[in-house]
Amino acid sequence: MKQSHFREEVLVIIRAIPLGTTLTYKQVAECTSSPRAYRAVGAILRMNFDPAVPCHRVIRSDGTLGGYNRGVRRKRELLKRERAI
DNA sequence: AATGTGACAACTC
DNA sequence: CGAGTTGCCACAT
Repeated sequence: MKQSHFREEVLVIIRAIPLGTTLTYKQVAECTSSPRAYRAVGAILRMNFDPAVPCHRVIRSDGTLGGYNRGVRRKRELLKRERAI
């Protein structure tokens, strides 16, 4: 199904994030056509439950994890493992 | 069309 | 370090 253009961009970008790499919401938005839509990125990820999209690799600019639709617990574990590699 | 919302970011105090 | 305010964008209703 064809989602909004922005949503598609975000999903594709996040799907392209290499393992062990963490991007910030702003960085992801910068990769899209709307460099200032970092808030929309979070809003989209919140509704997106696609396991093919490693949204756990997207964190805040502060370096904090931010949030995760499956529970911050899970996100922390995943990052702790991937980043350590 | 309009309003409310938020997994954000940067600034101020 | 923390709490409060403003700006910003897309999405849901």
